[in-house]
Formats: sequence, C-alpha cells, structure tokens
Amino acid sequence: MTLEEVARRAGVSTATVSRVLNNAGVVKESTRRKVLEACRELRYHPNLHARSLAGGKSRTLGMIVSNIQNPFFLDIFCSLESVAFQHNYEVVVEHTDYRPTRLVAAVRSMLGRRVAGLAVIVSEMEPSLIEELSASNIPVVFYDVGHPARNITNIKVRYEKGMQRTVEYLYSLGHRRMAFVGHHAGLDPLHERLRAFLDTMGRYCGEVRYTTAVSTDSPGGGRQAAHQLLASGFEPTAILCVNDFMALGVIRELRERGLSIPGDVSVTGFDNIGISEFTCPALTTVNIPRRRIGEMAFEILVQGQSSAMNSEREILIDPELVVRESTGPAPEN
Amino acid sequence: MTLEEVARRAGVSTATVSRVLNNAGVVKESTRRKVLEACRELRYHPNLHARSLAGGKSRTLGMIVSNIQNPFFLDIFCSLESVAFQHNYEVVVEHTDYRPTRLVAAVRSMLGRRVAGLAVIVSEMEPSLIEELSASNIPVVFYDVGHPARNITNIKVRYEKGMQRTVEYLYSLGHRRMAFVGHHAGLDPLHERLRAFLDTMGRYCGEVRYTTAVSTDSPGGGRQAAHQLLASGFEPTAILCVNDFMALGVIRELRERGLSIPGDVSVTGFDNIGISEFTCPALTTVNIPRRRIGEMAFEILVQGQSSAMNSEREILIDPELVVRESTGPAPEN
DNA sequence: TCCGCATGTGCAAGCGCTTACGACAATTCC
DNA sequence: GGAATTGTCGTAAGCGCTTGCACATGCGGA
Repeated sequence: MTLEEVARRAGVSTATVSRVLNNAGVVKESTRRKVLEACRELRYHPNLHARSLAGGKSRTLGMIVSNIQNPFFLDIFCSLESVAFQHNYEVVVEHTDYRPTRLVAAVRSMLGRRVAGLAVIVSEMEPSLIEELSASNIPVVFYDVGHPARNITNIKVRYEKGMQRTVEYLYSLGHRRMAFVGHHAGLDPLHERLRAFLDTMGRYCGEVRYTTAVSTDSPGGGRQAAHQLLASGFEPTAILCVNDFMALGVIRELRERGLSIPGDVSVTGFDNIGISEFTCPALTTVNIPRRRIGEMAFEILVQGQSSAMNSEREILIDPELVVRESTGPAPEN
Repeated sequence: MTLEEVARRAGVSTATVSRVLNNAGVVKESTRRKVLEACRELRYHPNLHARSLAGGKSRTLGMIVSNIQNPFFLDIFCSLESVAFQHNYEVVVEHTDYRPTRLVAAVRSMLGRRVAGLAVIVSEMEPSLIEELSASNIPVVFYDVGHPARNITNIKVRYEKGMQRTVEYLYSLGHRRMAFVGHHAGLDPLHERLRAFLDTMGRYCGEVRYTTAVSTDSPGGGRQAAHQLLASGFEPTAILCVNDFMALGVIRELRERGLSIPGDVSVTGFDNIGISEFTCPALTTVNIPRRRIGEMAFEILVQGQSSAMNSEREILIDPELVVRESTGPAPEN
C-alpha cells in the first residue's frame, strides 16, 4: 500500500493525499473525504521511514538508559514518554547494561534514526561520545555523566550531598559501624557515590568503622552484597545502598538472617522509587525527582531546540532525605 | 552527512560506500579502508530511514504492552529484546495504559514503521485490529487477547487453572472467607480471571464467602483495593490478587493495619515477578514463564516468518503455583 | 469584458540509501 | 595472442513520501 495507490483509488494526486493526511494546505472537503475513504478501504498505513526521509524532520526522541529494569530509569522514561506523548512526540528507548560499547552502539543507532533529541541517562561513558554528540547538532541532555557543550545540557544530582546527609543522619542515631553496598564501582558516577560515602566517613575517622561491597544492579545483587558483607565478619549497624533497587535485596537478606530492621540494622536506599514505600519496613531513602527530570529533559530537547541551540548549561538537583521505617537508633551493644 | 559526501571524500561511488558499510559484495581492501576512514572523519551515521526505505526490509520488531511499569510486561520486553539483540534485531516498545484507543494508535504506528514482526502483549482489545493485523501480512503474536489467524499466533496462559489451583490450595489450608483484588475488570482477559475466581468459589457455595475489589494496576492500586475491602467490614482470611504488582500494595496495607501475614491473612499474587521474592513475607504466587514467552515470541516472529506464514496456531501455557511465605493456615476463629 | 485574487490540485524534484546491471581492468587459459 | 574469466567499481533506477511551484478554476469589482 503506497500513497500512489491511494491517490489512484481516490482519483487525485499523491500530493493531495499527502496534504489531507498531514492536515497541511487546503483541500476541498469532498476530496478530503474521498481520500480518507480510500485510505480506509485500502488499509493504508503511511510508511514512517519514507515520511521522515522526505520530511527531513522527526518527532521522535531517543533515550538511552543503563538498566531499564531498575525502576529509577524506567520512571524517567515513563515521565519523558508521557509529556512527549502529550506533545505528539514519541520516544524510543534503548538500554546498555552499563556497558560503554553498548552505549556507543545505542548512540549511533539513535543518530541513525535522526531523532529530534536525545536523553542519555547512564552511568557509563565513552569519552569520544561527547564530541561525537556535540558535533551532531541535535539537542542532547546528559544525566549524571558527560559535560555541557554547545548543544548539550547536563543534569546532575548532587549525590555527595544526599550521601553526606544520610551518613550524618545515621551517625546522629548512634551508628558507628556502617557499610556501603554498590555496583559497578568502576564507573565514574557510581564511584563518585562510593567516594562521597568514604569521604564523609573519613571525617569521623577513628570513630566510625566501615566497609563496602559491590555486586550487580538488582535486588539479587543487593542480596548477594549483603551476604558477602555479613560473611566477612563485619557487623554493621547500618547499610547504605547506592540505590533502592539493591536495597530491596539487602533487606531481604537481613531478614533471612533473622536480623530486625531497623532494630539490629538500619538500611537506606537512594532514588525513592515507587516500591520503596511498599517494602517492609518502608525504606528510608533519598529522593530524586524522576518525574521532574523527565519533564525537564523534554523541555530541553524540544523547546530548547528553538532557542538557537544555546543550551549549554548544567542543572543541579539537590536530593533530599526521606525518612521512613528502615532506619532507627543503633542497637545498644 | 550523506553517503554521497563520504563517497566523494573517499574518491569512490556511493555504491561502493554502501557495499563496505553493509559488508555486501566484494571491495578491495585498500578502498574499504579509505571508505571507513572517510566515514570516521566525517562522523558519518547512515540514515536508518533511508536505509529501510531503500532496502525494503526491516530488522526491528515491535512490541506493545498495556503497562510497562508492571514488571510482568517489562520482563517479557527484556526477554524479547535480549534474544532479538543477539540476533541483531532491535525492538521498539509502546504502551497503552490499558486503553483500546492507544492500542489502535500503537498498532498503526508499528505498521507505519514497517516492523518485521509485532508482539501484542495487552489485556485490552479492539475487534477491528485482528483483521487489520491479519491483512497486514507481518507476523504477529498476541498474548492473552485475540485469536489465531493466517499470520497470527496466540499465546495464552490458562489463568483459570492457576486461579483454581490457588483457591483450592487456600481452601485446603482452611480458608473460608476470601477476597479477590483486581483491576480493569471491564477488559476481557482480566474479567476472565475474576470469573475463574468466582467460578471456583461457586463450587464451594454456601461454605465459602467472598468478595472482590477493583483498582488500578499498581502497588498503590492494590493498597487502595485492600483498603476498600477491609473498610467494607468483610474480613477475609485470604486475599487473592490478580497480579504480584498489586499484591505489593495489598501486603503493605495489611501490615499498616497491624495484620500479620500469613498469621491473620494470607495473600497470593500472580505472575511471579522478580521482586515477589523480595517482599516480606515472600509472596506466594503463580509463575508465568516470562522469559520463555519472550523467547517464543521472537522465534515465532522471526523464524516463523520463513515458514511461509503458516503460523496460525495457539500456544497454551500452564502456570504453576509457587508457594512461599505469604500464605498459611487460616486463623482459628 | 477583463484583470486580480483566492482557493484547490497536479507536477516533479528531491530526501539518502540499496542494488541490479554493465563497464572496465587484470588475469587466466587454450 | 585473443577470448573467457574474475575482481572491482560506477551508473542509475527506484523505495514512498513531502513540498515548492505552476496551473486551473470561480468569483467580484473596475
């Protein structure tokens, strides 16, 4: 089914069919109806590839995330998708599993798709990508990685602040043995969080003991990390997780061992994903406004585009502690 | 950046460039290198739209789900995406929020993209879609909805069996007051599950009392449903949820009220999503093999395609009960 | 009656790529 | 030594659509 067949059927030219299908130009009502009827009869579906090839412009946005199974990323996607949908845009998503090579492939794929804008919400990075994207002339927003450039806006969360806040909160509750559970410590943004933990801990030097464990970004990974942690003989009174997703597993492992939360061990997460409210006990965490991030991304990519590409800037977000039930005073002993 | 510019730069024709980029035909090693270098220098990214327009064939699959926030759907997507990736396919996903109109729009969009195959994993339906897809000549797999046709394969889970099994299991534990928590009872497949519950209950007529509550497909929805349920004065000793996602909220609400699980109330889910193992208590549920469903979908869409489109058939899956900690003997009183 | 101006359509030139097909060299064979 | 191969590459015709432009009508006003 092509435009031409529809045109023939309706007894008009392809130009006219195109016009009615795009509500562009003026078309007599009677011919418009004829065309629409022909479309229906022939079950015509315009070829989107041909359309964007000829049109030259695109109404699709691209989004790349590290791990779409982690609700943190998924929520941002949903938020972006939702506002995009309202504005008649669509967004295609790709995920990288935290692997730089897949990131590169994903970016290339997006560039090949000629997306109208690209949101890169990942933790891994490949240096050459920055210039590649910067040279691409499409609006880009990075989250957590990269740095601003002509057409690149950066959104960053002050993770250190959140981490610092958490540590201090726990310290004030009397905790003196803490552990950090993370994943992919080799990746910059993730490493940064680990370091924020270590730095803050360093300030209580001599007074506080701590250790770290690393696994994969999933509840199972969190559980495994907790397992290692406890098997090592270190008995933390508080475990800080790099994100809520892993915290789910940490909680599970602790309960499995008969440890009460927060009676014996306090647990904190990061991100404040939807289900962190539904864990038991409900998770103390640090909120990151995912909905707003998605909305900002859309604005930057679509609106910012009109503002002559001068979107070189950095946006900083201060996360805030959300205290729920998984934290409490350190046990006496 | 177009093929032509690259060709000019490399001092060859566009045909040659195309050949090296596609590893098609034979090209002298020296020219191949020249071309690749030109691509790199010019940061050339082939226009995928032009490619599929000219090529006529597509290596992207489409997938439509009702609610991508529900891990059940997300898992199937990830599974499909994973095998597709291994075979050098990509998959674009769209979600409908259980709305038939969005389903129609999504299907049209996929058809416009000229996907190589389409997986429709939804609960809502629009009758006309079946024939529209059937006429489209692309391989299609439906999950839960629709019926087989020339190019349409149907995957169905015998929900009734799972539900029946669950009810009987609870009955055997002494439960005589049960409740069902669901969502979108107006949609066929969902209604079917509700009816499976009612039918099974009907068999114990007079002996067992029951009621139902409906909300939205989310933990929050589950919580709300549980709230209604308990506010109604009915005191179930077991609550059966249409899926694990909602069960999360049900559990939360029960705990909030100080009810012990399974001491006071048993809870069951459906789907066996990843985190149902990490709830507390771990959720008794009915397993649906999402990984296998994703893999089957790929095979049907890609391999089945070669088998002359004679894929008209229905695949039935028997779900199985997974007993964990959220169920136990009914309380004495 | 003729001109000017809306209002509706058709023509045709691309958009960037793939892919027969044929052209031309460099071998190879009898 | 000429013909038949073989290996490389260029030419050009689309793929299905959008869109600037020209053209055809119908109308009122001069």
